[in-house]
Amino acid sequence: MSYPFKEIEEKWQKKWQEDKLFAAVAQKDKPKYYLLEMFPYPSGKIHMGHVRNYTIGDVVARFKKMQNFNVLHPMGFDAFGQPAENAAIKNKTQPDIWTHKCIDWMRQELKRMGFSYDWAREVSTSEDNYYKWNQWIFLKMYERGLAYRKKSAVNWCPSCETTLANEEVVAGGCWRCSAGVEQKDLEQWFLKITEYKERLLEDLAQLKEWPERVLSMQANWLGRSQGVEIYFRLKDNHKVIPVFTTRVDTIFGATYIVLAPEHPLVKEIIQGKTREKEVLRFIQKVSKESKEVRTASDVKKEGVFTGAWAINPVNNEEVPIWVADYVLMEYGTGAIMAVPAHDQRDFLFAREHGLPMRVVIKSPGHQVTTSPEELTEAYEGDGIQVNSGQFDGLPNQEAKIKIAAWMEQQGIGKIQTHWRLRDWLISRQRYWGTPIPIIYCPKCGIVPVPYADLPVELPKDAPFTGKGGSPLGKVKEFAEVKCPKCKGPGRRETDTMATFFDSSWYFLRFSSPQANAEPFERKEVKYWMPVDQYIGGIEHAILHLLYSRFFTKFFKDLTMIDFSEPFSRLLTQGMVLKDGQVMSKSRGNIVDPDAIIKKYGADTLRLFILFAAPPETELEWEERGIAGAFKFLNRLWRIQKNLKTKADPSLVKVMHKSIKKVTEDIESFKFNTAIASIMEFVNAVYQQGADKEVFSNLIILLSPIAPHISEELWQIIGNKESVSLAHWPKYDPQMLIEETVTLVIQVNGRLRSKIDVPIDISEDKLKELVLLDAKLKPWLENKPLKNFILIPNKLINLVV
RNA sequence: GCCGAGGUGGCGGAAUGGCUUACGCGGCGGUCUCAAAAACCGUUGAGGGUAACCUCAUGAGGGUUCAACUCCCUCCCUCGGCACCA
Repeated sequence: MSYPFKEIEEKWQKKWQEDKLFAAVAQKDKPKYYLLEMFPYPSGKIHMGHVRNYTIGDVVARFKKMQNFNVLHPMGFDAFGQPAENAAIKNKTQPDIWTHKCIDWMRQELKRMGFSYDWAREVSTSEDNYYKWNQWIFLKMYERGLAYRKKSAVNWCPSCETTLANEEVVAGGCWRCSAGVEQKDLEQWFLKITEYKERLLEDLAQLKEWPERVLSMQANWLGRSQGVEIYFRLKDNHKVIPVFTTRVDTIFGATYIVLAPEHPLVKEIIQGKTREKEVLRFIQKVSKESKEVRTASDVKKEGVFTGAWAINPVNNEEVPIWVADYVLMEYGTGAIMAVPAHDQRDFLFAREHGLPMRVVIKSPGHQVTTSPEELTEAYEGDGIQVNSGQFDGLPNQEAKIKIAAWMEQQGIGKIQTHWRLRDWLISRQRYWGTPIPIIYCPKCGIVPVPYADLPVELPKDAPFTGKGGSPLGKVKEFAEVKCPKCKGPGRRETDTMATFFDSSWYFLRFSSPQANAEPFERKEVKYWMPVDQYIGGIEHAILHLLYSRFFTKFFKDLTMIDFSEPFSRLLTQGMVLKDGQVMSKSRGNIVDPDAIIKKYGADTLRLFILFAAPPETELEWEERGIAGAFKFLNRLWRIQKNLKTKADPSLVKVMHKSIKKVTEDIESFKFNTAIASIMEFVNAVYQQGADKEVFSNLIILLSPIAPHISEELWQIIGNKESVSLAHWPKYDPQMLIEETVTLVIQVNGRLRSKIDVPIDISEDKLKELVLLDAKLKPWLENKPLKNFILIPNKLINLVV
């Protein structure tokens, strides 16, 4: 007979809700703790990833509450987005209706897990009282020149029929559907996230409690590289070709320069020259190649000589100008100086086309030759400058700084920083998103919708065909509007915002979900923010987390908030795998949390998912493991019958040890070992029988992890209030002190014997005892004792 | 190539200078039962030995130390991010 989990769980979920046990109210007399998990997209069903994410969060929220923190633990739904639109097309319904249905269903499922959310603060981004503020924020950005419209080549997903941000392109494919991303020339709205690039990079240093890999991924994405822009003059006229390099120390070895085929100067320098046709043909050929083909690293570098020459400004040497496919217009200046002796790509290209090389850095240790003929590959390491004029003999790292300074002084170069980050494209040619609050007027141009007219409501009756442009364009009443300025006929922007816009500030909204003068109440935000602990998947390491950091800095610039980072501490939980693979519909290896709850209950599911692996690593789903967790809870259920009036002192000791371990482990997110310690505690209780005090503490320790069974047992032993209102126990350090201790005895570092002695026994006494130890005799015989090492209360090592 | 994380029993994982393998899963043996399940008890790194016990083992190799999974050096492998990035 297993314990009646179904009855227990339903009963307490209902009771917690009735009592509004987890409602958050600002309270001055308590320290606040804002715990947030990344809110879900309401796809209709929670999956194991959600269960893991939210269980981790719930343990911490409940734990902090019992430690007398004033806890904010909200939940909401990232409700705009393509799946709703696709489902609506498929089922011939409205995305609005479909989304609401999904939200209702998911809310039910989350409640069945027993999570301690303050449901009164629930937020849904597709409600007009939420997306109104997206529009408000957009207008604020527009006013400050941070939202702007521009025509450029943008990422296009042919399957989703919409544009994508750079951050949404993963390995050349759409982040959502993996279809190959194409380039399209379109006029679109961008957010100037690049204006914040320095701060986004610098402030990473503040994020001491973020995982190293997220910090490194963000830094990679921002992609700062420091170098020098060098000005090469053309030989024939005074025009200048700027090139960017991070290796200015190799400038004396630059023996040719290469322009990207798209470089605007190419056509000019070949005009009327003998090579014009050949170069044009080459450019034509490259333009037909896709970016993927062009950037594949194993493809041979191709290029042609333009017939033109430039002057290397450091030594006035004439160098030929080439055009090659391995130089990209979108990075740096679209032109490079080639140093074949010290850059492998340049080396291969130079060998292929018979271009000259010059060694300018010599590695003293490695005997690198200074004669280019003997080179078999480029030397890219550090060394001493040679063939570098007045810089000869300097270590190259030092020369780098000196040459850069000297070039600036001479006016032939400029120290510069290049970034990989590009502005954020937010226009989407889709229906189910926030309308961009802009009107185009033939007379006045781009006119922002006045604040008073917000929200620009999403019409409910847009036609869904699933193809051919944004559905909003087909809704006359929506698209055709008067210009707010001149009252003449105008046309509304019919694109919607990327949904990452919505999630870039929702954490602020939770502080005051009903705010109606601004996106959030400043007073509430001041109390609750920043988020003390944020928990979510690693897949958002760049996307959502970068955007949220950007928005936070923007609000700070608006003086609406006084902090610049939204999330003090971040935990990225690992994925849940089945048979070593991510659970997915297409693989058919999904384990439905609902089925597990039915079979074993929410407490068992919570317990297993925390116990099976540390939160940051991947978790392999094990049906047998979950049965083990269930077994444990049943065991716990049974020991309530074994209570006695006075617990054995040795058990009280176990209790204090457990309190210490569980407290420390939850604080450092080691839930698996916290549970292991509780299991040991339960095993001890099982054997010895607990009294009420010991049992009470055991229940409290388990309650954040398995709240329902804990609540039930808590009431059974005679408590009236919820266990979540109990105080987290403190351990007594006195109780951890043992009277005797088992010392390990080593001879030459190898375990040979053990000895039980009183704690803090004197060294002399110990020595005496040890030398009497019969087990040690064979190891010590006829060998003089060289050293006697005593680590108090731990170990003795005899060196002979 | 650069950056980051990691490599420990049959499996998930403990241990951050001091008894390697906590806790759990699985396996094996037993108790209860007509039987099974559940529950309970015992056992379980490898090799050797009747046994006491010995030897070996934390990706590989070296080093520091009385003592190394842990610190240092070299290398290998796995996973993730960035990348013809100048």
